[in-house]
Amino acid sequence: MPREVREQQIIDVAIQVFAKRGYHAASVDEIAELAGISKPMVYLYLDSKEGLFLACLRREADRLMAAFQEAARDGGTPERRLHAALVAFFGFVAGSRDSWVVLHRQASELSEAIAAAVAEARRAVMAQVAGLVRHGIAEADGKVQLGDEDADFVAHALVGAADSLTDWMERHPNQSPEGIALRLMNMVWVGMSHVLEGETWAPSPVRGED
Amino acid sequence: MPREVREQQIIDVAIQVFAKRGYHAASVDEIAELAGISKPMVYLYLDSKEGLFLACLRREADRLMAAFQEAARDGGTPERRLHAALVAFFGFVAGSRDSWVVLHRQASELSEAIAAAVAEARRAVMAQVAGLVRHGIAEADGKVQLGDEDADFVAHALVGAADSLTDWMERHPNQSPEGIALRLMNMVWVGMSHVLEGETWAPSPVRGED
DNA sequence: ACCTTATCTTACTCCGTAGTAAGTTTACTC
DNA sequence: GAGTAAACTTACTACGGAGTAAGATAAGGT
Repeated sequence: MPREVREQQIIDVAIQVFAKRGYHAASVDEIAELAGISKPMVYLYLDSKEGLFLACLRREADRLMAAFQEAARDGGTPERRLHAALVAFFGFVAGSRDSWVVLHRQASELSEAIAAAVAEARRAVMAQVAGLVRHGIAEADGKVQLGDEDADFVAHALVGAADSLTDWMERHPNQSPEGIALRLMNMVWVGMSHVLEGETWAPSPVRGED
Repeated sequence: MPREVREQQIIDVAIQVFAKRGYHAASVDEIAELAGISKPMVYLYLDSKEGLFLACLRREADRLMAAFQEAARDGGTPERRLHAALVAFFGFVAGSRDSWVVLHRQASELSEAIAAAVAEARRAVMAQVAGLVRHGIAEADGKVQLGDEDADFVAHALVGAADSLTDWMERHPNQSPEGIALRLMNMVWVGMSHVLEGETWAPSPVRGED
């Protein structure tokens, strides 16, 4: 069995085990056994438990980012591309649940290097989304220019919402990624255009309009 | 030193250490030492490492929920109460960063009981928010009734957005909780009222596709 | 046939740390 | 001032699991 193939097999199994147990509770012994292999092979190919986890992380983060960026690159307005990117994201989560769990929120538990890798991946997504938001706004409303801070705020809110909606998705398996992305766009995008036109909400009781 | 006081001291220290290192990497030895006490005391009062963590979790989850619910209980329209609840939430995170880290991203790593406690707390918040959303919509627009599924969707998006915005907050320490809550309300609420009036967003067709 | 390199295994070592046994001091009661 | 209960300590044990040493097998290459 050639090394390349074995490595991918090991990573496949490791993703399942890490997703099921979490990084610390997962044991290399179990991963090796499920991969039909002995432990020293894992160490020969992936160096250490941390190296193994990083390999999982990198492979799946690349896959997600590739799907995301390919969707965002496809033609149309920035908002259309943002929508396509959301569809790609929800599609990825629906199709690779274990990968998403691994990528999801393990940063605080892990070593410096791993936490840095996770944070970097999230930062990249954030920048991508912030860019789409800024350009989308600029195109939709030529006059208003969104500051970097505002675009970043919106990006954080959007990414966080998408993230949390993966839970909702789990309880509504019949909902398509497209439908979820569409709902989210409706929640956010329609409002933003109106806010940019000056229609703001304030806690002081403003009644009678709407 | 009476037991009640010691317990709270231990929990205080434990929150810091759990926040800094994560559940597994945190050692009871370190917590005991920082609390100026020996390890068996921790076991005498809190039973086990898991018991210690659960005590931290419960104390801080109660504090957060209390602040949240008190804000949401105060008078005004549902949307006003939702806004107040968001302010309370961001205020809590700003004021008790370590507590938030502990409550925040540790669910996947932990034992059954702990994961269940975290999930339950999140579920409670979600239900609370979903209720506010549903009633807020009903009040703002008497005709449209939001289904439970939709209210839940919005609640997930809102809670996830708020969650993620705590990161943004960390990089913008001069921003007040009130300001952040206001921005988020503007992002979501204004749009929702328009969407309910039928102004939906849809991906504009691109020729040759779809 | 012999050497080398890649794949793979059994059978360990070693360490961190959760959890405990047994004992000590302080303080309060009767 | 003996009895006792709470607050507290030192000094262990136990064990899971990361990582490794040493060697087996198989497949070319010369």
